[in-house]
Amino acid sequence: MKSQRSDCPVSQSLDVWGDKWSLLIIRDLMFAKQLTYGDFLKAPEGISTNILATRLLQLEEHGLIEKLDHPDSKAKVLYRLTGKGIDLVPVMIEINLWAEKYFTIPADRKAMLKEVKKDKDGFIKAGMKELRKG
Amino acid sequence: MKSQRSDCPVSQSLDVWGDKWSLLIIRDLMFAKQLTYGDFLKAPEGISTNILATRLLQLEEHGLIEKLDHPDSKAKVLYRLTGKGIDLVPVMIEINLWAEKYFTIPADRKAMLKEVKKDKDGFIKAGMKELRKG
DNA sequence: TGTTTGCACTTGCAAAACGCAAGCAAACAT
DNA sequence: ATGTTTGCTTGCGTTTTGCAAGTGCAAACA
Repeated sequence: MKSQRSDCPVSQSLDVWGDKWSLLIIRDLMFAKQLTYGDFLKAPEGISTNILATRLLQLEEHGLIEKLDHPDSKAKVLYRLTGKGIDLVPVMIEINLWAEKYFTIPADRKAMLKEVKKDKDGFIKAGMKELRKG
Repeated sequence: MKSQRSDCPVSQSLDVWGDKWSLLIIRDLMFAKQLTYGDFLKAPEGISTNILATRLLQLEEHGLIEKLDHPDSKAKVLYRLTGKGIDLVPVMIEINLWAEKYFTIPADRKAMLKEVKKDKDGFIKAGMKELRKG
């Protein structure tokens, strides 16, 4: 997915994160703020190591995530969302709301979405602010 | 993308429409309400015929779109969004808003997003209502 | 200080998905 | 009756995916 298929905003977006794994990586970073390579591998979907490496690189190249030195060790690498990545929070929330309506989802997610529905704009704004703090 | 990877709402959503083409098909139906097989092929991204057939079938199986008899001819088939598909409008809008911030997008889309930003909830509600009318 | 462990990737290879081109059957138009 | 349109299907080469094993460097351990 390297070249642009059209100038449609949806198409261009999909060219960046429209695959099976990228949004899951972004999801993990939205919940955790900072993760190591190994942390991503622990996600329940079970991404394989080569795919993860490729996706992390592409997301970094597209400016959605960035690498960070780990404070404890040079052997570890931290990944976090950039502003461009954080700006996907509204998309992520809407996906969750859609999924809640049509799938069976975990209780903790349901609880989160209950909060979202009380004040969607407020929830999103607060979440994004928190992510920007680091 | 046949089996469920996890019970995460994002993951489950991606299992349904998380490929390179599905959201573009849904986009086309949101703009046009009803389209024939041949109409989809005219989209600027240039989906190939076998992929289109596969995606249409999967989207129908997942209940996002449905087939409809064409009033003019038995040789033609009409596709349109179901309620489940129409409910993706908020996701689609947020994707457009994100893309507008980071990509160069066509003027007509920009004009549409200007309307969106005046009253997002109102725009979405009206758009979904219009789609439900048929 | 030598060795083992942990972490972040690479590499090899088989399987699946993709994508172009051609083909095909059922309407439909003339 | 014949040619065209429409909605797919089929073949086949290329690309992407996914599992498993391997590599290199840093830290921890003995």
